[in-house]
Amino acid sequence: MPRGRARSTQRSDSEETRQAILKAAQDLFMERGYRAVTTRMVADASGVRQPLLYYHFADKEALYLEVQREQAMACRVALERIAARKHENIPERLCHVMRYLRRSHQQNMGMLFHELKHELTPATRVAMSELFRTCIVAPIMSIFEDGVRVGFLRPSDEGGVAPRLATYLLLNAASNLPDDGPGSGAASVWWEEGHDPVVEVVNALIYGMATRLPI
Amino acid sequence: MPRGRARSTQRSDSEETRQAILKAAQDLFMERGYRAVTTRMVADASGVRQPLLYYHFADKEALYLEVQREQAMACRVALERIAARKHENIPERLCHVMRYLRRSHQQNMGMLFHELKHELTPATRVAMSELFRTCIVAPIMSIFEDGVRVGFLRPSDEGGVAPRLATYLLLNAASNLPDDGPGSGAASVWWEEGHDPVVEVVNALIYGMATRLPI
DNA sequence: CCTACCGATCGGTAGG
DNA sequence: CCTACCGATCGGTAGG
Repeated sequence: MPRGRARSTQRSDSEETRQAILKAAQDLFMERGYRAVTTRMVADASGVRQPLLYYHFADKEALYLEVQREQAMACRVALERIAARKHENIPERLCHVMRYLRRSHQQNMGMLFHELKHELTPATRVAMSELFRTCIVAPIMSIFEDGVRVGFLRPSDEGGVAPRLATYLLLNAASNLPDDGPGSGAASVWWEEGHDPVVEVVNALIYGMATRLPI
Repeated sequence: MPRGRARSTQRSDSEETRQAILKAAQDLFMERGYRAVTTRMVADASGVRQPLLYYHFADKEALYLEVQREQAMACRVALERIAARKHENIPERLCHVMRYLRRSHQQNMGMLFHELKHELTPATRVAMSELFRTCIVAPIMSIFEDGVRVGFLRPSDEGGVAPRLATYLLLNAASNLPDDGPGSGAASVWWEEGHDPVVEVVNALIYGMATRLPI
């Protein structure tokens, strides 16, 4: 067998294993958080022995950062696509954003900020902050900026809400939504059966609660 | 020395130690989360040896629950007092709530929900959910209900926001506010120097972002 | 309220 | 990509 072919096959197997590890790590880290996930849990979930993780990644934190990076890149594509759908109005686009975040980026904002502050080294912190800004914050913020531009949202210097603050509110509100899917009519502390939390949250953020506008 | 006096002194010392442990545990658990705090960290911070924790509390989780219970009780007193200040309007009362939460209950909602879901046994989960509902959610919700009653907020059956959802949004928005106090002009991803995040968040939630009200 | 210590598990490495 | 294993640290206990 020619050397090139053997190498190629080997590289492909190795790459598949790497992807399996990343996929398992993503599910676990997003669901349980950095600290609660052990390297052995990742190994078991991806069908390899634990020391093999250290062949593909320098350490646990490097694996975590790579998971965040892959997820952020996918997030950026999806959110920028939603933001560009100018034929849909602002509430519709925001509902799409929230539904996407609920489906895929099931990470809790509070957990994310906590890990940035306490669990990660400065280098990882910087890298993740940058990913977060460009892949998640920026696309969502552009929707709010667009809303101001078309006159649907009040400008921040006329009693409106700064797009950055609006993004903060939306991301926090999206963080603890009940799980999606049929049969998950989880009537919890917050949510009534039969209501769509996504629509309710978006309407609340856009139209507020007061009977009249300020001034 | 009479037996009663000796006993009393001993009980007092023991009670002081117990309180010192609780105080240290509260600071640590609120700042770092249940999992990231070790029993040795609590012991060091309260000036006792680690095994002594197990004389005053059954285990780490019992200590955590007691911290939550004490904090929730104080929270209930403070929030009910704020809710009862009918001479102040709704936005003023909500600002007081957020400032109180930022000062004392510096716990992140996302972290709290995560711990309820993943780190605690069912019994502790039930107890904490009950505390959370009665001591934090209920008082805040009553302010929103009051706002509807006096005609300042739209009723939920007339395009308004249900008080429960409003409470959810406020608590999530309050969770990741920058630290308080002078000199902490932390210009972060979200907050500009010189702006008061509390006032901005409350105004955003009450008046929304749109140029006109729905329908 | 202490010293001494337990078994379990962690992230990571040696050596092949 | 594996087996074997390391030092550190965890929550908790024994025994006084």
